[in-house]
Amino acid sequence: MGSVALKVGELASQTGVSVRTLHYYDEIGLLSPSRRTETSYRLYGEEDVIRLQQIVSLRQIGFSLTQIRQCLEQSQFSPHQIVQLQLARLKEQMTLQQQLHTRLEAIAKRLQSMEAISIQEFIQLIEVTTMIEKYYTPEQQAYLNARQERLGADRIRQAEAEWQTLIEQARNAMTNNLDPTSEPVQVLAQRWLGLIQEFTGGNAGIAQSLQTMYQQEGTETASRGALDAAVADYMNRAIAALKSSD
Amino acid sequence: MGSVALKVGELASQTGVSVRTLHYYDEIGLLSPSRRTETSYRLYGEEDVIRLQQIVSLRQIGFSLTQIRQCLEQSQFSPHQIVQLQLARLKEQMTLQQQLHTRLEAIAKRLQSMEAISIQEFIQLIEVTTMIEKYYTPEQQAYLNARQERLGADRIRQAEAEWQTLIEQARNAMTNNLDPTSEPVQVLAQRWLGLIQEFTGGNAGIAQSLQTMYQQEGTETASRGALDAAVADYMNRAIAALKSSD
DNA sequence: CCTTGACCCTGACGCTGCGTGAGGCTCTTA
DNA sequence: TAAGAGCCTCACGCAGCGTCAGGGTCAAGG
Repeated sequence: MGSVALKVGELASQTGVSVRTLHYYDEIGLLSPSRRTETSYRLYGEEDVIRLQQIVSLRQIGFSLTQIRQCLEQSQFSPHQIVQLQLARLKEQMTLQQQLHTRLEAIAKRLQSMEAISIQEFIQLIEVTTMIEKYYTPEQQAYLNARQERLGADRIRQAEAEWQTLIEQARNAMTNNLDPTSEPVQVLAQRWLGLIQEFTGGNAGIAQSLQTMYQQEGTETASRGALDAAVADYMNRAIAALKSSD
Repeated sequence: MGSVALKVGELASQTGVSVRTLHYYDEIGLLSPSRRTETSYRLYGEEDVIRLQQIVSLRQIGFSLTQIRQCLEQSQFSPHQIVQLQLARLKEQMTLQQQLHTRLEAIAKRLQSMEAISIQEFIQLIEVTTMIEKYYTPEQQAYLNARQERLGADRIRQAEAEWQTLIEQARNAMTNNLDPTSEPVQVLAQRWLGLIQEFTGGNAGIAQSLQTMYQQEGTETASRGALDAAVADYMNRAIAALKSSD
């Protein structure tokens, strides 16, 4: 029985565990050296080494120190159950990370086609992305992505500019009390529909999701402040007139 | 300008952020309400609300509060870079989780075919699994899994028992100073080879990995205490003799 | 024998992002 | 005016160590 007796540093360098960690394990009573010198140096015997290896093993499969303690103090302990539980939690985390990943990827992709962006725009981009994630099905998202690539970044920027002028014109018409059914407003309504059409690509599902989003989030939020409820309402009336006369 | 002024609780329930979180953001100077009442109630104005939304957005893509602060204080800030960095770190984490997952799955799988296992055995199982992960290529692991299924749990248990008796017999032969080249020991050597053969399935790569493992980890560790260096050495000589006479 | 340098000891704070009281004002409503 | 709901400011807790700080201990060399 060459009962080995290692000092912390020795055990540490032998197992790759840090000295501080060994101190900590001692502190919380997870692994206390079976002996001490008179000068209170920690002395780890063979059994301690084995226990440490067990601890390391359990850590490697993601167990918390508390779980490990429970395991080693055996009490009521069902490996099968515990592993399943661990697996379940891991899967949860993984799906969360997956979500984060797709989100980040989406943002990264959109960033590429924008170069030199301000913080404001950046945050808007994030908001839009998460909003899209919330209201469009994955298939719809894929569809929109495809459309975006087909249209190209330039056309999209152009469309955004068009929206701005269009909204402004609509607001003017409204403040001037023009009748929504009057011809100039009807023309605006047509351009309005056209732009929406270009965005949805004629996909009814997407148009539906878009509407749901505007309803749920409120016009201002959904349009990121570009559009207010009054103008939206005004133009909706104009569009309704357009359709009925159609 | 209906300059809104929300109290913490109001802002909290409106945005879904907890009161404590708002307190904390104030404490670390990430989001301090622009006003206070004389009785030092926090009053959040519209700009504060906007800032909070920005913070929430950035949190949603996994930014730390420190990162968020840097973003919002804009300084030198390249969204593209930061997102890439974030993505990189996320991917790192995801691969780590992947590893953990495969490890856990492997363990779970082996657990299923064992029912009613002790903690000792459980930890051994983990050690074996991580060791396998370390020394065998993924293809070899797949191969071993397939073989295990083909052999069935019963045969494996049986083989393990055979190993135990075989090792014991070998140890006896050694302590009795039997010549490794003598017939009884040669018979043992043949059974020994046969068992190894059954494990490797005649796959040379696996035999090689197995050897590497025993060399790197040391006989005792690799065999989980079943075999000591002396017996292993003794049997290796016997096997060598077997092969040369072959 | 004394000094030096490598180890060891015991505190104790730091990190992340809040949750969760404790103890004590303030505001509103009946 | 009393009660209940909200607000305030501390301040600890968590998980798992990293990282000093201040001070003994041990073996080797001068």
